[in-house]
Amino acid sequence: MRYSKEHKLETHARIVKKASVRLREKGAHGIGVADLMKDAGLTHGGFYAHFDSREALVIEAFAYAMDRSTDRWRQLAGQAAPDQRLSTIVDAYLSPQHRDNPGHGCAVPALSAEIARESPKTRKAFAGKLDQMIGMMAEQFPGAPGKAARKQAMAALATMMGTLVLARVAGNGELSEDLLSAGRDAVLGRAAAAKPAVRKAAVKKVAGKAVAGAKN
Amino acid sequence: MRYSKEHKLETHARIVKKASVRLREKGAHGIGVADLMKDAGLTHGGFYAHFDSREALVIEAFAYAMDRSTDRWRQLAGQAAPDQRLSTIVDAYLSPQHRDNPGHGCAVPALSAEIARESPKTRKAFAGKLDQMIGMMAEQFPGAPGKAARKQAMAALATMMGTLVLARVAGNGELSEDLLSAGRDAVLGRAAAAKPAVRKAAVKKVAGKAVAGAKN
DNA sequence: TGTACATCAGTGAACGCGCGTTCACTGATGTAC
DNA sequence: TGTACATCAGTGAACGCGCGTTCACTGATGTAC
Repeated sequence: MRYSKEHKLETHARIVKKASVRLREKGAHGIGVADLMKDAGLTHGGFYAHFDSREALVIEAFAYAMDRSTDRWRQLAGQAAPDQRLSTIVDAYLSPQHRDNPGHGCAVPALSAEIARESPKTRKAFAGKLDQMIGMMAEQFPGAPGKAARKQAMAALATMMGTLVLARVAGNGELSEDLLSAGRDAVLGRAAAAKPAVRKAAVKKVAGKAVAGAKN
Repeated sequence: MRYSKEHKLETHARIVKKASVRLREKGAHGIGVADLMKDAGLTHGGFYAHFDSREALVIEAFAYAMDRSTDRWRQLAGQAAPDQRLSTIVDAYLSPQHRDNPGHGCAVPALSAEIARESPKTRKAFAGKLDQMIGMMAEQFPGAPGKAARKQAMAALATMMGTLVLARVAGNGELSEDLLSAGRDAVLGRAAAAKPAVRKAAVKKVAGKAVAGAKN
């Protein structure tokens, strides 16, 4: 079967998209080439017509997931009032929905510890996307963009992704909920026990829209 | 060869100790049974006289690493003046030495993302140790110990481990240093540009003592 | 326009390899007599 | 005390399995004439 010119590009994109979900769910080494191809409705033999190696797909899938996440949060923030932008992102990020859907969530908590052990080539690709995500977060802080805003963004992202990883380890009990809540309070600069009732309502509304419904 | 009663326990402990280093370096799936046994000066055939399965060793090695880390930081804090305890821990944790020595460092940034995908049994073992580490961190915050201190400790730990993971991805360039610095400032509640010269000196002194010289 | 050929995305069997696990065996030393 | 036996931590070959990768092949469709 010979296909139109766009066909191969579409297939390639479909493999990357499906793989980005499964790799976030199972880890960078947690799923094989045959299963990834099956996810895209193909057999494993055709894999090397699209990618030089398994690692090349991991890099593409990771970059795809990072771009989609960065875009999504930038868009989410753009829809909110200026003084609500940061909290909108943080509440969606540190929601039970995001915790329980790693496959459609941020690639940073899912994959960065593994990426840190990969080849320099893979690490550099990741670091570039991470840099972009830091830039997006820096835009959400009030005041002039600059080194100070970038540093605030770095710390916020570290707290958010770290909290999500720990919350995933803890499962879905009280410890996990406390971790999410502590992370939200820390990033948004609130005292630990501030306005608990109001917070919960806001989290539910934003998180459902931002994470559970999204498909990366 | 038949050995004394303590001999098997000593061998078992040696395997766990060596494995805890290698697993933090290479990831929970990054090194095989044969290499782990070789590290302990043995051949792979004897492995199952000590452990029911590879997963059982991973759990033991993880628990060992967590206990050692918690002990070490509690001790490090105990040697500092009360108002310096938190910063002593944070500066050691977010140092280039700790970033560049995952094998002898904290197990949380090295392994928790992978543990989050393991069996409930493994996850619960990890969560229990994480809870202890949170308790240790909570002791370092001024004021009465309680839910508020625990939440502060959770956020601090999330920021610290998240920052370390991102700094490891970034390598050892400017982005990596900025991440570490941003993490320190965030956990210690400093403005982004506070007293840079004094900070750097303090970091070097504490970090060398705390991390580079330690052998877990 | 009709026909023969070329293309190439995708198929599925096969490869070599490393892994976790099993097992028959070894041999130094504790123990029973 | 001396000797024969029992023990069992550790050895190393072997197992089955799944993985990443390769390769000869297929067959629908674009293209040249």
